[in-house]
Amino acid sequence: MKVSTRGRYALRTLLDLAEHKNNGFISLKEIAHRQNISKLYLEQLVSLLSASNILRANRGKQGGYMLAKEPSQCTVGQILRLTEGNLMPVSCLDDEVNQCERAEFCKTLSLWTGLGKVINDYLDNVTLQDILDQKQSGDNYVI
Amino acid sequence: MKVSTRGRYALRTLLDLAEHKNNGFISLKEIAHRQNISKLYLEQLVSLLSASNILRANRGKQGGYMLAKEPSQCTVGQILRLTEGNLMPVSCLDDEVNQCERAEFCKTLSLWTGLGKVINDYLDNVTLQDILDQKQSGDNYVI
DNA sequence: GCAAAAACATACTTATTTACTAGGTATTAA
DNA sequence: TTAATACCTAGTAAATAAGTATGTTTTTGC
Repeated sequence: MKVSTRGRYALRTLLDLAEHKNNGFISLKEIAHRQNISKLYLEQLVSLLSASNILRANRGKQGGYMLAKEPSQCTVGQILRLTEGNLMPVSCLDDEVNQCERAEFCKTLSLWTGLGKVINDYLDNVTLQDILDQKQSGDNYVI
Repeated sequence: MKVSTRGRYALRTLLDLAEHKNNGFISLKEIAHRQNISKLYLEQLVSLLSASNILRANRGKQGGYMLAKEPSQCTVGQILRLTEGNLMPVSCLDDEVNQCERAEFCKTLSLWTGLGKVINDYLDNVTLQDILDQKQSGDNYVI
């Protein structure tokens, strides 16, 4: 039940971009240095994020990345689902492929469904801006 | 962010004991057969649970296990913490040993703290009895 | 008292995942 | 045209997950 470095580093990377959103394109080299993360590893994580429209990239010299949306429009839930995959606590709830044959009579399934809901609800209600501000946000809270 | 078989199997085992709590000591052989789980593997999981006072064991012929408390007094949070370890989503929050040097200025730490609280709160408010009944329980719910 | 059945214990194993590293190609600005 | 960047694919070492294997100890029924 741990978030891997994929999710944690991706979040810190996007948070870094949010903090420097007025500085144009930011290179991974700069982020890697600032966040003390391997640049080569970061490249892979960023490619997971590029699947969605959360990032804008510019190749070539002076290139880099910037957020494609306002930090207040980027939720942690969205970021973690891209890097960690489905945030459901058991794979039975990921998709139909992973459904086990016990599903129809499994007494624990509703527990896991409820836990997944609680996790997704919390993470979908925290944005990058909330984290930068460390302020309240709807029903949920940071700090 | 998945619960491993340790936590899932342990929960199903204790649920099985709760369902048969009037049948005296239940052997792992019986549970393993009913739940379709390796008995040898179950033995290891049960030894994790025996650390706490959630189980009563009897060795020897006709031996087995029974719950040491009422199903309504066994929370899923307690069970999962014994088998999955700390339910905090990042190891920085497990204990002092795992604190990283970024802790004092890390902007994401409060997010993870909040997520950990939401997870623990949910799981500490569902008991084995709730799952057997598939009913509401305080603020949280099953189904 | 002895055999069977159970818990309890320790070591081993196999597959998967994690967290990278290595080495390259394509693109763009100065 | 060169340097700096994004982008791509494959490899790798360590850790973890999910079990097996092989015992020892304890208890009950005959």
